[in-house]
Amino acid sequence: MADALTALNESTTVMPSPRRAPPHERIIEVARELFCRDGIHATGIDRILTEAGASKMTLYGRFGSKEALVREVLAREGAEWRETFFALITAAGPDPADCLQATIPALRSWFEGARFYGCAFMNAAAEHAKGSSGGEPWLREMTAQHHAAIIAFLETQAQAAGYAEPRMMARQVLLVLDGAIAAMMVSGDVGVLDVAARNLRAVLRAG
Amino acid sequence: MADALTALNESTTVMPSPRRAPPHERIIEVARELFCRDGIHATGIDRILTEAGASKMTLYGRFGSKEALVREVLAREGAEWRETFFALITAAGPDPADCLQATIPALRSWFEGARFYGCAFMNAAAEHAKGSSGGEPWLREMTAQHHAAIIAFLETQAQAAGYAEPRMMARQVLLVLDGAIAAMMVSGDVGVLDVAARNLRAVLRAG
DNA sequence: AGACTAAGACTGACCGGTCTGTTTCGGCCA
DNA sequence: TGGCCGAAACAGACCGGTCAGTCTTAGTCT
Repeated sequence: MADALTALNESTTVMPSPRRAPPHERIIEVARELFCRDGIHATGIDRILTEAGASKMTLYGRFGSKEALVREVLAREGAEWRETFFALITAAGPDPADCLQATIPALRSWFEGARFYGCAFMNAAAEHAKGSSGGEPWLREMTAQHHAAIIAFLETQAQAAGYAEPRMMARQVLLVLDGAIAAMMVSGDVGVLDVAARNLRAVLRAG
Repeated sequence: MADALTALNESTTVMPSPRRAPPHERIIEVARELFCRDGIHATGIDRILTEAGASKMTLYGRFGSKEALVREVLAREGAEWRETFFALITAAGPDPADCLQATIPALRSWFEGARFYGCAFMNAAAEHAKGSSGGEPWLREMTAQHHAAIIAFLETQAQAAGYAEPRMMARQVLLVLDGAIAAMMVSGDVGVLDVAARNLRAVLRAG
C-alpha cells in the first residue's frame, strides 16, 4: 500500500530532476511566467499554487501577500533581465562603440525568445492605477531603480566610447530601446528593430 | 406623503444640467476615464454604472458585453487622440519640417494634461494575455489600425518635407514618440521629452 | 517528536451577466 | 389642456464563479 502510494506519487508528480526546487522557488518561477504572460490581475493565487504544486500556507508563510510576491517576481525578473542584457552587450567586443550598437541584437535575441511578453515593468505600470495618487509607490521605486541601473551601465559604455555627454547619450540610447520594446509589445513585429537600428545609428552619430 | 417622496427624489437625483447626455454616452465616457486610469480588469461593471448613473439593462442592451464596451471605448479614445494630435501638428506651421518637429510639443501638451494615463492601446495590450495565442485578435487589429493611421499621417508630412524615404522616416519618428510615451508612462517624468527631442533631431537630420 | 508541507474547506467580497419590477418621459389623441 | 400609452431607463435582487486570504487537518520528512 505504502509502496503503491509512493509509486503513484512518483508517477504523477513532475520529477524530472532528482530533487525538486524548494516550494517558494517553484512559486516564484510559476508566478513569474504567469504574471508576465497573462498579467498580474488576471492571474489568481490558486492558479499559481496549482501549477507550482504548492499550498496557500506555503505562499502566505513565505511571502505574506500576493503583492509581496509580485514585488519578489519583479525584482528577480529585472535582475535577470539586466544580467543577460549586460552580458550580451559586453560580449559584443572590446570597442565600446560596438557595445552600444550591440543593444539592438541584444533586444533581438530577447524578442525572438520563446517567452517574450514585453517589459515586466511596463506591463505592471500599465495595469496598475495611474491616478493622481501616482499608482503604487513601491512599483514606481522599483522601476526607477531598474531604469537607473541600465542608464548607469550604458553611461559607462558611452563614456568609454568617448562621447562628450555620456549620461545624456545613455538616456538617448535607452529611449530608443524603450520605443522598440513598447512597439514590439504592441505589434509583435520584430521588424521594429530595423527601424530602431536606424534611430540608434542616427543618435550615436549625432552625439 | 407623495409630496415628501417627490421632494426627496428631486433632492437626491443628480440633475444639475437641464438635459443629460444619453445613457450610453455617459457610460462610454465614464468607462473611458476608469479603464484608462485604473485599468480594464480593475474596473468593474458596477462601478462604471454607478458613476454613470445608468443601469445594467442599459449597458447590456446597448453594448452586449464588457468586452464590446472596451472596444467602443478604445475606438473613441484612439480617434480623439489622433484628432487632437494631428491638429496640434498641422497647426505648427506651413513648413512640413516644422510639423515633424512639432510632434514633441504635441506630446508635451498631452503629457501635461490633467488626465494622462499613458497610451490606451499600450495599456490594453499590457494587461491582456500575451501568450502564443497572441492575445485578443480584435485588440491587435485595432492597435494596428491606430498605428497605421498615425504612420500614414507622418508619412505625408515626411514626403512634403522632401525626405527620400518618407515611409521609413515616419516609422522612425513614431518609434521616437513610442519611446517617449512608454518612458513617460513608466516614470511620470516629463523630462523624457527633452531626450526625445534630441533623438528626433538626430533622426530627422540623418534622414 | 517536531518542523514543514500539501490539501482544501471556508469567509466575505467582488466579478460579469441575467432577470424582474418600477419609474420616467415624450408623443399622441381627444 | 389633460389623460394616456409605450419605449426607454432606472433600481436592484440574483446567479455561478473567482478573488485574496485564513485556518484546520493530515501526511511526510528528518
